[in-house]
Amino acid sequence: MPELPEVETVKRSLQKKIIGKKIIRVLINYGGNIRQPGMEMFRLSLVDKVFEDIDRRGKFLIFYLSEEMALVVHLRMTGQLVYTESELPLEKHTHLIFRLNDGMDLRYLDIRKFGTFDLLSREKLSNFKSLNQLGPEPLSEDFTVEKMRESISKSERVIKNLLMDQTFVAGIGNIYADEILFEVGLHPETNIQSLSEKDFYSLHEAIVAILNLGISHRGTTFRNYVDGDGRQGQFQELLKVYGRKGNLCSRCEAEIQKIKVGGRGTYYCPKCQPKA
DNA sequence: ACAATATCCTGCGAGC
DNA sequence: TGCTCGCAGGATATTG
Repeated sequence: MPELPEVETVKRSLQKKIIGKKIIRVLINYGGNIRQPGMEMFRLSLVDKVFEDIDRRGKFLIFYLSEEMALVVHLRMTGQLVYTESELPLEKHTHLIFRLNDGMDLRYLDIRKFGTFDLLSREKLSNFKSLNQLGPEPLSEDFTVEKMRESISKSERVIKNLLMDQTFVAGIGNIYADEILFEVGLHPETNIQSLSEKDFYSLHEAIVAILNLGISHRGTTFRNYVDGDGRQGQFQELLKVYGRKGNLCSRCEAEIQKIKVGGRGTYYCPKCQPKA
């Protein structure tokens, strides 16, 4: 489940491979992931376009193409974008193939078909809703403690739901939310209004630190995630709570618990993250 | 206006 | 052994 560190890793791995490469053909095995334009227009519009740059906003990838086009991709749960030799046989769940002019493909695989592709002109990016409604980039200077505190000053929600809310801050998903809360020592159901000034600072610090740590380990491969080279991440080896129900906490040796928060499986240490 | 819930999808593991 | 069932969770539409 690609979150900010995984999407950033995909971006970096693909940047080294596809910048300057031209799409010579687009093959569509399954078009359900294409949101706009229509399938045929999508295919025709992409032929002969050159990848000029790749950007990331939250969990979205933005491919800047020649002729002022932009391709916005979200991998959702199980999406993969992999740079592969054109000769190699297609793996199961390969839905889209962007054949490049260097004998390679950029292939899109997605077991659960939740991923999305939006092809639009660059000028329309600024009022593209999916990107527009995103909160600040957590690793940019826009994301300050003061702004963070201001944006949630009136919130009645619990902290985990807020961390996962992309309009609060962009890029945190279920795995990193749990890891951030363990780092801060806050119970996932802590009410925002009960946070102290110190809590706000340590929360802000943990968001930045954990996401950076995830990137430096090239993301978390819990199930399906791989980067643009098909490589798995390493951060799963450093997970302190996520997916560790029944294991002993590395900090205090209490047993990691699993509950549901906002409909999502949520892991925490009852001793390090006591309920207020 | 805001917040919680249902929805899409396939693979996998638990339980019988 | 082979079946059913529940769960996994991104964003978004719908409901409360």
